[in-house]
Amino acid sequence: MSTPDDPGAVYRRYLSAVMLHGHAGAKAVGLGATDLYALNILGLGGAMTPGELGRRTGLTTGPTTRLIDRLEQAGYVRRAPDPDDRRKVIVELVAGPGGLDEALAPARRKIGAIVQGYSPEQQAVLFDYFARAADAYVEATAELNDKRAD
Amino acid sequence: MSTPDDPGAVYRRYLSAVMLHGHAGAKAVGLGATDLYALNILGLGGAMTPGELGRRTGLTTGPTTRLIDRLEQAGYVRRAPDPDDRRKVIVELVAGPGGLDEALAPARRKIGAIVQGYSPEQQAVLFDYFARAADAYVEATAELNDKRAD
DNA sequence: CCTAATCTCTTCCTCAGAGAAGAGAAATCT
DNA sequence: AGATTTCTCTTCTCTGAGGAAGAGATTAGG
Repeated sequence: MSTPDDPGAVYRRYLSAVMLHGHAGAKAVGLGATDLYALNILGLGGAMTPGELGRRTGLTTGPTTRLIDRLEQAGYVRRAPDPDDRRKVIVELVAGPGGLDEALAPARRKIGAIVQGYSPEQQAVLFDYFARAADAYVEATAELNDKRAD
Repeated sequence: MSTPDDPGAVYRRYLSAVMLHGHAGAKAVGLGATDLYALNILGLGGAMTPGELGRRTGLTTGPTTRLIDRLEQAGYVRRAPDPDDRRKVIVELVAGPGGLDEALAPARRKIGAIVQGYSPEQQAVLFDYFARAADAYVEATAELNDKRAD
């Protein structure tokens, strides 16, 4: 096992495959791109108000309401009242048997099997990388959004 | 360094961050979801005819033509004649200074720095994983599309 | 208190993107 | 050579997502 001649190409291929799979999964269960985007935001940022979700998706309030309507009707999300401020609503992911999770399950199994093929030390490296890389992407995404906000 | 208590959570967070970043990058340069989808297909599958691209994106011929028009006008792609069959056109990625690559560059730099922080042996593990995982995702995506084709 | 600010949701309008059907060009088959 | 098939592209239509503006409800401030 050695580092490849063109590490960038390997990584780009990997990234394309990840995104392609996500899109294909969303498409397979009839989820739009923005819907998937919002689900990722909620998965990463936790429950939040529609206003916050709208800000992060870059949508105005009207489309945000309908986005939440769609997700709620499809069973991915639910609206809970904010106990402190009765104007507000809290949108939270619902764990249920969402179609998307099911669609992505085969890939998760494959990835799990690949990871299991490594030694414990090697697995530790992978998970360390996952954690660090996630932070880096979150940061880079925030910078992209900041630039857009100007 | 050790494997985390909930590896699945770490990995899900990582996946969400990756997809979120891709979406945000596309949005930042005014690229639609299908356009990004198509670029990933082309990046992964290499140059192909409009018909093949349409099949893989799940679009009919009309929208496919206009999809290619958009990508071509934006400078991500170009149409080349097929030397063997003059009815056909070959759509290929264009390396140029596309806006998307530029938008995603900061993240690539961050990831590069993270990878550089590992020992050569550890880096080899990571790239081995990237290569295997990419194959797994490609396979899983193909299965998703097959299921849709029924 | 009463006004102003905040938050969500509704309504109307616009437009990008997808489907359907068919035209035109070129290859393949008999 | 003529007919059929295979491609791509064009046109028309329509669904669906997003923006703008405002209503209704609730909280915060003078």
